[in-house]
Amino acid sequence: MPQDVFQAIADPTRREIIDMLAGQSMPVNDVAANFDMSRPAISRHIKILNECGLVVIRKEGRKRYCHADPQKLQEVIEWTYRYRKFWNEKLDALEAALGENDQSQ
Amino acid sequence: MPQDVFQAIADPTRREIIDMLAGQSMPVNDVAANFDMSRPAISRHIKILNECGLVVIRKEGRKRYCHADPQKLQEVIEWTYRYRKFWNEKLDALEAALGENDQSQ
DNA sequence: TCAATATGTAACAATTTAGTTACGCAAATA
DNA sequence: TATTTGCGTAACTAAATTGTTACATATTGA
Repeated sequence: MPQDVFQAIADPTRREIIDMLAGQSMPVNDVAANFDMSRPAISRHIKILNECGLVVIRKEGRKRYCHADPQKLQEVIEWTYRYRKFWNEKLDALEAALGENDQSQ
Repeated sequence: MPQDVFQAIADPTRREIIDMLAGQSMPVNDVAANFDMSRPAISRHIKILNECGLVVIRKEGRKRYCHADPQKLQEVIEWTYRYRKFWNEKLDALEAALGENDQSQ
């Protein structure tokens, strides 16, 4: 069952886990230690994130180092990207800049 | 209960509704006609989208015209934006362009 | 080898989700 | 006015979600 990415990020705890694992690898227990929730609950959240590719796991001895792989957020980004004209000014500026500077395409 | 946006877009039917209402206003019944699902089910999806601000409703006689307000996708966009370095090349180009052209800040 | 550690998973319960049909009501229309 | 239309909502059900505790297992270390 390849989990749906939109479904995976619907849970706030899972978003926190992604944030936590974006810049660093951590064993499952260390992740769980950061939450006011049982370890098995976190273990299952990580499993869901892993099943949809948002978290990859490297096994090392008895530890399983997890880290986020935001590549799979692409689907979400692409969907929201259709509504980019509603983004904030910074992103509008980005687009304007590209328009004036588009020599790479 | 102000619905959570991430939760709201987790459902594929609701994402379809947003897509459908992004460029046009439609009465609830017309939206429902596009789905293989009962009208009350669609009505509730629209209610959820309305409660989190993703769909606004203009009442006109006995019809309720719905249209998408992607402004509220901002929260999703902002969260995924942290992982922009994993975006596709087009967006990478956007950033590069801003970097070379940043006189407005 | 034996105990501690790291982790997954089963079993269970509570809650939420998502759909259905039935019904109610206001607005439009014949 | 009587009927049709557009739509919300209640009542119900089935399934999924999310948490818990208890237990199993593999790895590490004393």
